[in-house]
Order: sequence, then structure tokens, then C-alpha cells
Amino acid sequence: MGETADMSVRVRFSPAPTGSLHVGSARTALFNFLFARHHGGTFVLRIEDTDRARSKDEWVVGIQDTLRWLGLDWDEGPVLQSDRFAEYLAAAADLLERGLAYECFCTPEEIKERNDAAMADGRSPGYDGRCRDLGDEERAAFAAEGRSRSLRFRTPDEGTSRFVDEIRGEVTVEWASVHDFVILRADDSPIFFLANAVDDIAMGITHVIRGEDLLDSTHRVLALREALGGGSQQSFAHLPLILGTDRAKLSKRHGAVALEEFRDAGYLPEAVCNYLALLGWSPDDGREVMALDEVVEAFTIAGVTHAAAAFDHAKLDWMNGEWIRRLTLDELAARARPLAEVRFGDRLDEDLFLAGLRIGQERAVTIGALLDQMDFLFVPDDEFEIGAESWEVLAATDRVDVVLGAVEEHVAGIEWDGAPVDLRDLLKAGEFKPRKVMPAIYAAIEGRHAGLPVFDAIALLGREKTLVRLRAARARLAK
RNA sequence: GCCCCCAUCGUCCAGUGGCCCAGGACGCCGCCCUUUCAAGGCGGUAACGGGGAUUCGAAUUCCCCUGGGGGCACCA
Repeated sequence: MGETADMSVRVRFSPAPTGSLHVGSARTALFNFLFARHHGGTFVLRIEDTDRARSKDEWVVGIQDTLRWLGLDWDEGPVLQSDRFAEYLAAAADLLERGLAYECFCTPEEIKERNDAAMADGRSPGYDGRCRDLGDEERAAFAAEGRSRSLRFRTPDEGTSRFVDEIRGEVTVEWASVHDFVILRADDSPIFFLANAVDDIAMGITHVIRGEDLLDSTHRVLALREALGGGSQQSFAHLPLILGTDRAKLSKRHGAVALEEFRDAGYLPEAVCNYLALLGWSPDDGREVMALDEVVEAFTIAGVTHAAAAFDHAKLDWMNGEWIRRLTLDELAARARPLAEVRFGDRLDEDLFLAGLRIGQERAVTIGALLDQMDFLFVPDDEFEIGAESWEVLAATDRVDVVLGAVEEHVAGIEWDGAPVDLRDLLKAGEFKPRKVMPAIYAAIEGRHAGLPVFDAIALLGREKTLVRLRAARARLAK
């Protein structure tokens, strides 16, 4: 709304390449993208692969593919932190030299032991500061013992840390409750906090938009940032987390959570972005179905919700149907073709494919489900089968053999011109109630009792194939 | 255990002291349309967690409780 473009805005999406893109991460990427585009700023992609053991090249590639699929293009990067270890090492050395960080000789096992003891005692876990004030001789002694050494950042002992979150307002915490934390591992690889602070300064990141799970760590990053001379003019916005409908952490138990799964199931990126944008944000005018550029236009970070939101697959399904219906047939075909090729291979027939999409579009939820309904068009006669549940429906239909026989006779007897085969008069003549007998006809011809409009289906399938299937169903019935 | 964040229909949002006995969307239920299932149309169900306080007046402000989520790693 007439807001001036702020070219100085620089945001980054910085995933760890330890797995596929999760809906939570995708939402973070989306909101960074929206903020950058709304302000005419720069969107940077940074790969946080400082944990070499868990990071994988395939995910570095996969995450980029998925972001592109979503339509979230970035302006700079990807910057790999694994290429910048020298910078982090230098920053760590500088902090050590200035006494802002110290060498810690405690092993992970020892720390865990002490934490467990503290917990058992009813005290809080967290680094106890054992190596905080070691003398030179003590350090030398530990080193002589061959002990490994990490680097810890020294946090203030007293006072209050505060920062203003763009979404939540002022957030405060007592420094006394923030323990000293590791910034460099024993093997000299940097920990996320260090790399994060160094890079945000180096890359001139002005706004940090990330998940609420990182809210508490902001105080630490800010302290590091200040110690590194980065100044404090960086603003933070923490997005509410995405949960399952049962308010528990979103997991596979709740259905698909990886964006690749949505893509492969035939969800449209427009629908996914649209749904995700509405999870924690909404435009002033209450619009729901919105294209990405419309969301960009209306987006404001202050309008983001404070409370965690549940991911509702049912609403995404509805949204996806809305977007499928907005596509032209050509567009739908272009989106569906890759999935259809995987599914049908050589059997895929372009004309039947387009015809199937045309009659299925208005009822589709996902492209995958639509393709399921089109399966009967491409399956060879000797592989055609009626689903178990659909067969039960067929077999339980009153006077089913009579209906199927009538349909068979009709199809065999009409003049064939390739037009949809209207069975309404036939049903009326036999005093069959459509709602009662149609499912059986669908099952016999399409293999499922609910599918694409069968009048069109018969025309697409052709007379012979239709007759073969009707006879097969009747024969099986006679057994 | 300690710390932080949050709290409106089942779910996602609107609501920033009176326009709210709370509005929209998804879901669900019913009706219509209809070649199945859908889609579409119409209608319906359903919420301000509890208690104090401030105020002429609170969903909206403050406090407490309760509840939910997150954090307390040589993960990010």
C-alpha cells in the first residue's frame, strides 16, 4: 500500500542441509521471501552446513530444487558456511584473545554427567562454568593430559538482555539464566551461533525472520554479534511454530511434512505457498485464495500471528482444488505430465490424458488423486481389475446383472460416434435409481465405484474395451 | 527442575474499549443441483480457558491461575 521500496532490506533463509525441506522451514523461507519482495530488498540463501557429520550434498541440491519449485527464488547465494570456516576461526581467535571467550576442557561426557546430577538434585542443567577462570598452568596441565579443547563464549553474569521482536514486541531474559555456550568445537569447526553471527554481519543481514524455536537463542546471538563489533541494528521476527492438529509437534504421524511429498502427490506450489502464507498471517481484507504476488503486495511482518498454528491437511486440500480449478487445461496438463509419465510410462496416451484431465479437473483435489481416477484409461484389459471395496459395492447392488446387461446391450447396439454415451434413458426405462446403480456401473467400467463421469469414460475407453469390462464383471458375478 | 513465548468456533484467521448476545474460511451437518463421487449454490452447528482488577462499558488493558508450545547440545 504505497510503501516505499527499501532497497537496504536484506534477509536470508538459512537451512541446515540435514534433510528434505520441512513445512516449517518452507514457511520460514516463504516469509523471508515475502518480506524481501514486499520491501524490494534482497533475499539471500545461506546453507548452514557447519555440522559436517549431518550435512549432505544431496540435501543442499534438494532444498534448492524445492525452493525453486515453490517459486521462492533468491537473489544471492547459495553461500555455503563450509566454505567460510577460516572466517569463523578468525572471529573465534579474536574473541579468545580479548577474553570474551575461553578454552573449555570439559568433555561432552563430563558435562552430561554434571547436568544429570544437577537435574537429579533439582537444579537447572546448563554449563556450570568450570573452565571459566582457569589459570595458565591449569590449561597447560589439561592440554598436557591430551584433553580436547573447545571454545566457549562468556555470557554476562548479571543484568537483563532485551531486544524488540518485530512480531512480539520486547522480549527479555536475565543473563544469569543464560549459560556460557560453545562456539568452536574441539575439532575447530564452528557452532551455529558463531557462524550465524559472523555471516549476518558479513552479509549485512538487516532482518532475521525465523522460527520461534530460536527465540531464546537470540540473546546469545545478539551478545556474540556485539562482541564481534556487529552493532545491534538488526531486527528480529520470530514466526509462530507449526504444529499438528493435535497441538503436538508436527511429524509424519500427521501426514506429509516434507515439501517433496506434497510435490509428488500433486499439490500445486501455488496452493502450498498460499496455504502456508495463511498459516500465521492474513491480509486486511480477508482474502484467502491469493497468488504469490498478491501476498507479496499485502504482506506485513507486524501482521503475523503470535500463537502456534496447526497444519490442517483438509484445508490445504481445499486450497489445492481451488488452484487446480484456476488452471487452464494446458497448464494443468503441463503440471500433471511429469507425474503421469512416472505413473503410466509408455502407456500414457496424450489424447486420453488431456481428455481425462478435462473431465476430471472440476472435481480434483490433487493431481495424484486425479491420475488415480484416470488409471482405467491406460491399463491393458488383462491387467484391469476392480478394487476390492468397489467390487463389494457392485456385488451388493440390487439387480446388478440386469443393469450391467442393459448397459452392455446399449453400448453394443448404439451407433458409435465417439460422443459421450448417455445412459439416463436406459436407467429410466428399467426403473433404476441412478444413485443406487451408478456406482456398480462405475466399478465395472472404471474399476472404482466413484470416478470420472462414466458417460465420457465410455466414449474415451471405446466400445470394445467397455464391452470387455462389462462382460468380465458379469461373468465374475455369475460365479 | 529453571527460563522464554503464547491463549477467540474442531482447525486457520478477523477483532486492537462501545459498531460483537463476536465475523470470514476449512471441516462437519442439512437442502438444492446432479450419471457415481465430487465440484457448485443455499442454510445450519460451533469459540472469547478460569478468577480478580481498571472502566459508565471489556474478546480487546493489568494481575494471578490454568493450559499449550519452545528453550536449557562440542544440532541448527
